[in-house]
Amino acid sequence: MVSRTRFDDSECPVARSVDAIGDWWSLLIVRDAFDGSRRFGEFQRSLGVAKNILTARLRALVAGGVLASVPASDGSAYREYVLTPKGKALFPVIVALRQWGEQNFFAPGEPHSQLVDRRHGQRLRPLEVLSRDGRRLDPDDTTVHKITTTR
Amino acid sequence: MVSRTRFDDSECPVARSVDAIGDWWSLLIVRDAFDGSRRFGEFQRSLGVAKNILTARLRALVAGGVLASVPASDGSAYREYVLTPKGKALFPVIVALRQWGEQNFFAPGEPHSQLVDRRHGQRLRPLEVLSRDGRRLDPDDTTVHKITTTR
DNA sequence: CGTCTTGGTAGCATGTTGCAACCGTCGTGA
DNA sequence: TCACGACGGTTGCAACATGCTACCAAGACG
Repeated sequence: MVSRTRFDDSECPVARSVDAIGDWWSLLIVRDAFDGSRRFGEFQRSLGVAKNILTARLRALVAGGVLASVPASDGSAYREYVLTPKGKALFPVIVALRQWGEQNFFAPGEPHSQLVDRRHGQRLRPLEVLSRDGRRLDPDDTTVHKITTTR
Repeated sequence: MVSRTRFDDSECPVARSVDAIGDWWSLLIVRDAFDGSRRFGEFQRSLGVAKNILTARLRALVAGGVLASVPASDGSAYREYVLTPKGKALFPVIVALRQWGEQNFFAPGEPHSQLVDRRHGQRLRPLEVLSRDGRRLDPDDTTVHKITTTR
């Protein structure tokens, strides 16, 4: 079950995101979904996670609106788990984590899976945090306004 | 302790990142560090986390090279936890999670903390995943090459 | 039908988290 | 210099989550 009040500073969007995803397994499930996995068995084989845990995570992700459970596309009576628009919106999160991992946890030349542009087979640009007027921002260039009512 | 082999598909950078951060508390610690928190007590008050958990997480983050434990800047004998370059490189991850949370978990007009450009006080641009030649990419525009040795 | 695959559930051992109490050191004012 | 509170933890324990294994029902498939 997703504990909806695990973090009480929930006016922070980061905390809500974190709470919504639930745990790290869930994020890897989402990664596999971006990768094309749809069936229970695919996720299970890919992740090596226990089936009861996978059941719980999939259910939580569906309940949270990240995945949807739909009839299988191959005509069988089984179900498939596909990303909702909300789930697809996690794409930058996954890409950011992937790029951070590539830069920090692999020796030069060490093999690793790679996310590429389908059209040209080239790697992606590193994500950039930009200001409204297009300047590249470092962490020090930003600050947090604690509460606001304007969107 | 950080279990270095929690996910066995560790040729995937996402899995390594996830494993390195350890758990969600750690990510919120990093968020607070970006926000200016440095001292044990600051993190503890901000997060409301139990002190033994915070101790373990801080230690893991230091061991993982995300934070560094340095002498306090105010001249006291206490220590402070500051982001290393590797930790600062998590900035896009935090920003991505923040933007996802803002878009999906707040009603229009509902107050929430906001990350702004320090220079003009304006909100940031949404992160964009770009191809090498600058096209905006959706998840469907990308694919994963399972293994590669070229960097 | 008979058998294999799929997608689970149930029970139990173990690991992790959270809470509360305790403790040594540091800082500070009198 | 000494008392007292704040800081930064550690320890023990109860509760909960995780992971493993066994089991199982329905669907696919010959």
